Amino acid sequence: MPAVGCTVNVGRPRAFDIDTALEKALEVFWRKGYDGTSLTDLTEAMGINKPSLYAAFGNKEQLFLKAIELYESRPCSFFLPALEKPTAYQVAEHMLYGAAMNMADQAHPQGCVVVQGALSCSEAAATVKEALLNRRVEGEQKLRARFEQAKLDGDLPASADAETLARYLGTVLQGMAIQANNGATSEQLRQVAEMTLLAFPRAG
Amino acid sequence: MPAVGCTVNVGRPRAFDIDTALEKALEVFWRKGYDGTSLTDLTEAMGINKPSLYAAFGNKEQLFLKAIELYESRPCSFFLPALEKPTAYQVAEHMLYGAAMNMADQAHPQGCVVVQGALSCSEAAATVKEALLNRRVEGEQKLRARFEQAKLDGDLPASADAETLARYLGTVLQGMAIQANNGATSEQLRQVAEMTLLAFPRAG
DNA sequence: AGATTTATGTACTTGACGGTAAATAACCCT
DNA sequence: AGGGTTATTTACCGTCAAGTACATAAATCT
Repeated sequence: MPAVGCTVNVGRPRAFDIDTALEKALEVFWRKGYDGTSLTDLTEAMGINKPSLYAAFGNKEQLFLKAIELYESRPCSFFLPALEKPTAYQVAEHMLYGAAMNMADQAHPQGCVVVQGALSCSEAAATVKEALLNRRVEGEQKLRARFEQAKLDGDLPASADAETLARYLGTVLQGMAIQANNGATSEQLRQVAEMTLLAFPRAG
Repeated sequence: MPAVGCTVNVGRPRAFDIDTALEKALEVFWRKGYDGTSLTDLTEAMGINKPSLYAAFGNKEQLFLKAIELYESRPCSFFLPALEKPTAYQVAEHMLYGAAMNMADQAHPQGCVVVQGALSCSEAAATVKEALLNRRVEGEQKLRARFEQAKLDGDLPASADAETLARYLGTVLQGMAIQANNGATSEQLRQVAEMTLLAFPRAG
């Protein structure tokens, strides 16, 4: 008898790589949105049949949520690393330039799945819509908290409004997702990032 | 025999107001997106049956395109009026404050249907997706042309990059649409507008 | 009044949707 | 070798999607 909670290698082994399949699912959701993606789209992209999908991921909704988790934990994700930069200005800088680079990257669908995965959608997508909305709002709250800290650190003037700064940055980042969908290049987004930083207060 | 091209009042009169019905359809598409909207959603909101919808508007796709036309020609639309302001700065100002007011207005769905109507979507929505994309890009081109004119008028410095200014403004406006979906208030968006204008060059 | 025209309501078609039952295949353990 | 367990395949379910046929109702034209 194996130890409790220990995963044993019993039964027929899975014939596909679960992370690769999730990556494929993410790409489809990213490109087509939750409502626009059918299970056939998914199974074709993932190279598996429906029962395998349901056994491995639950259902369409849970698969989407897992794909979003993967999205946010990917190595090319720029949000959390940027938050750790030493000053508020550098945080903004790295986040904007990271977004400019990432969102127009031709190696994957353009934009940001957290923005465009379920923006306007059917009632069937209400859960995932709210999950994405929460992630966007939480991202901005993290930015705000970082800027509050920057005020304590003295690298933002005491008069700065951390909440508005965070919302301004969030607005530009989310706008960049639309721009990338419009066909804007990384270079063009970099220029937008530069302009955005003009409004950003430096150490005071 | 009536004159060619003359619309005669023959046959059973339409029992619903076609403009009111289109307004209702717009609201549904705005809230749910093209993929997320079913014909049942539409007919219920419009208060008509499917054959009436098809007779009056063609099909779902054509109805959507007509709804978008209505959206852009509405009295509360802020884009074109802002373009006519006397200086580049005032153009930007009116557009940003107009967007802040309009996009979070609780009298209709939040955001902008041109941004969120068919951002990531199925292949069935490819036509409307492209129509919206074209409108977004054309809007930015109009802004750019306006800023080129402003350089000639001397109310933008000759060194200003009209294209980047237009893209920056477009990015913030589109980001505001997401923000409004996130639950941001008009007042919060107004603060974002204010910050955005800090990066905007004035007469030089 | 009767013919013509257009709109309406009901009922329908075809196909795709998300999701699943059941038989089979491939592995581990004893 | 054989039992236990899990994955895969095929075929299917009920529901709802977009779109339409058809009979009927309400107006105008002659």
